[in-house]
Amino acid sequence: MKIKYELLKTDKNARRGIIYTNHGKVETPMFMPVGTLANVKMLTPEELKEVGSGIILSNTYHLWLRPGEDIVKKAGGLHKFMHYDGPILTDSGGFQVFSLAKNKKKDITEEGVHFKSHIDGQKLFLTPELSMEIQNKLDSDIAMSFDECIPYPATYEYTKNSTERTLRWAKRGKDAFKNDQQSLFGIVQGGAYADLRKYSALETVKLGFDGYAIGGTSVGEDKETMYQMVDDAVKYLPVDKPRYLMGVGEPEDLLEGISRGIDMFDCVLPTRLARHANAFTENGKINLKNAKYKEDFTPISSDCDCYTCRHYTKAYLRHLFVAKEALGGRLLSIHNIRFLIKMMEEAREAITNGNFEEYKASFLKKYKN
RNA sequence: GCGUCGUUGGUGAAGUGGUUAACACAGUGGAUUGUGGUUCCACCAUGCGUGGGUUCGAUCCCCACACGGCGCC
Repeated sequence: MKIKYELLKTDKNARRGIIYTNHGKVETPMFMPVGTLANVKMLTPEELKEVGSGIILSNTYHLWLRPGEDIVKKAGGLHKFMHYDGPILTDSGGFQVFSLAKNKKKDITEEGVHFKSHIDGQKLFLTPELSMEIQNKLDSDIAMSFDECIPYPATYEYTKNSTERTLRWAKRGKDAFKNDQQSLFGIVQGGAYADLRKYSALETVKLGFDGYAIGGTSVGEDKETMYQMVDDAVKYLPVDKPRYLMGVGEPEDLLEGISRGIDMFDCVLPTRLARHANAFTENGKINLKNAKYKEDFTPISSDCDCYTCRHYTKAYLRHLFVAKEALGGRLLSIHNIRFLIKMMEEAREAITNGNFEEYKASFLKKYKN
């Protein structure tokens, strides 16, 4: 079946809802950990479950290159292959064209994108139709339209042309998409131009998708610009479909997104920061490698209920990072993901109680002190 | 005792008669937003064994001493 979105409660623009999928229901607003290569780096599905994770994100481009979508299909689909029975969303590969080929040759044509494999340099050609076919074989719950993530800054003309092409790609992808067990989201582009964001949102909605994402943010612009991009797009999205802000973000960005009516987020930050010893805490980010934690035998956060905070001290984690032991990254990934997911739980609660803005203000006051 | 070579930061070490003494590791901070998994950036010797001398100027040249390696008695 296709996913279904049920709106439970609104508090100003903030929304609380439920998404029903073939692999269980998840509550929104929600945060999706990123598991690019059919794994959330360093964590097992059991650990993800314990941390309260709902949907996880995986990646078309990376799985296309290895192990190849046919192998995943033979394994019985992504869920079986990676032993994860919760919902999975696959990104289309559009972002990788932007991020992997940033300083390299890439050729974006009407038909699709020519670029080179980051693994062996072989020539690749990705089209909206191919992205749909791959995602189909991966058998994720939610597939994403193939889009171009526009760099920042970009000229009006470039942004307009790219945004229009992404719309044509969205139409082609949708036409090629013939799987009633999988849902498909459209992606709003439009760069930092309000009229193009509006245009992209309205036209994408006209095509008709199971959900709508806002893309092309957190690509180097400042935060105010990013929040403005969201404002310029989200008001044109239908209330009865989930809204997904792609690639975001930091705790404050998630709260700002929820304020503006976003339901779903994904970001590599909790796991990437964890691998570099950075921990989220209610008082801001800390770097566990700092010498001041050498003899700090308290947990990262006494308020945190995660496995790591229940059993380990900052001094021990610091030791693991200084000694370059992988367990440090694992334990901190658990904490960082839990931190964001717990924040989402609190946000949902606050929306239900009608005091989300107060929750956000008090969170930010502590976090950014 | 004599001869000889050497003595540069926490470590391994480059180097030059003249403004800030390479580089690497370690250390200390910072970065990281639809993940090219151990990355990137910054800081880190007021001093080149000690004491004299030559010189406008010495870590670099000269002398003595100390310490260490090697060789000889």
